[in-house]
Amino acid sequence: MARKLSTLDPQRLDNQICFAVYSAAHAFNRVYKPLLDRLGLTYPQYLVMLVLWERDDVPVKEIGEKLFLDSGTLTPLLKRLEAAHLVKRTRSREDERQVMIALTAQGHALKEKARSVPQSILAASDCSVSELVAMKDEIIALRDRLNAVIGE
Amino acid sequence: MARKLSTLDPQRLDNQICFAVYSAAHAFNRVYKPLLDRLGLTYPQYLVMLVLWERDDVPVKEIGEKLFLDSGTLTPLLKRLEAAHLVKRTRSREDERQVMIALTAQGHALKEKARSVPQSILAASDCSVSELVAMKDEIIALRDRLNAVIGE
DNA sequence: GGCAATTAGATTGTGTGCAATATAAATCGG
DNA sequence: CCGATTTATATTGCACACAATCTAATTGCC
Repeated sequence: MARKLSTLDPQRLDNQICFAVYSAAHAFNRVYKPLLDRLGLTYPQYLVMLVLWERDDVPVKEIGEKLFLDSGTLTPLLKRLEAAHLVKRTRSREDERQVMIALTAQGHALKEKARSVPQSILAASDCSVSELVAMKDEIIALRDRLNAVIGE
Repeated sequence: MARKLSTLDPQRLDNQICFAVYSAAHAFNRVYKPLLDRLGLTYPQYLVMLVLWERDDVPVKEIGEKLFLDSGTLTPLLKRLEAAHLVKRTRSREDERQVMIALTAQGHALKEKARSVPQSILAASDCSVSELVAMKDEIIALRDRLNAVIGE
């Protein structure tokens, strides 16, 4: 009876999906860390590289839209990637407000070294691909509903 | 056909469950922010308060275990909660290594003001409670499998 | 009992995230 | 075509996260 009450209490930590998501994100980060250390990347830097490996030479804005990050986060991060010789930042000629981000040869080459990362994560997840895909789609749908609320 | 290939490419951003979780965590944070601003709390501080509202007067270690956070994160956070007069930090008499965290009267009182937060989040999720509970359980199971790998 | 190993927190340094603000370039309305 | 607004990025300040290191207290082992 006491147990039944507590499993329904919305103010209990264990009943909050947000904490589940929050703590899962940190768990992923900890699994990624040793893999990304070998590449010399942090996880957010890895995300930026994923964007660029899909489509090179994009404005900061586009990276921000794909990753849901703003310039306050991206500007210093991109400067660090530039200092690591993985990307080049250039003011766009057509629109001087934009800064275009392009991979260097090293940045391109890193894609190969990163190829094994996803399967290591899959192994750590200890879960079938189809289950993961289903979860991913649910989580993305939830995220998009949340983001819709933020825009009012 | 090209579409089929890209939906299978494990190096694509959209195919990564980790990014789904990462971006959902940020989306949650943005929904929580205005609600928690009224309480004068950040989201991690709110998590600590949730722990204390369940069980008061616990060592830092126990908070860390429940939230998967270490002293490097908790020490300054708890000092800020103390500065806000929500908790009191006291060295344990029995074990001088431990610092016990106890709610102040203000800290206790805040629980009432926070009562409406979970339902606001539920509304923003735009999703049935049973669906959310199912997702939460799946995500927690995944998190626990990931954390198991980290311990080797 | 005494010394090594362990444990709990604190500290330092680096890298996000994000709000708020600043700046410069582009666009829009009259 | 000119001033007002909008847009893209940069900057500043604050609060996490976490690795690495440090200190002090406790436990284990002989």
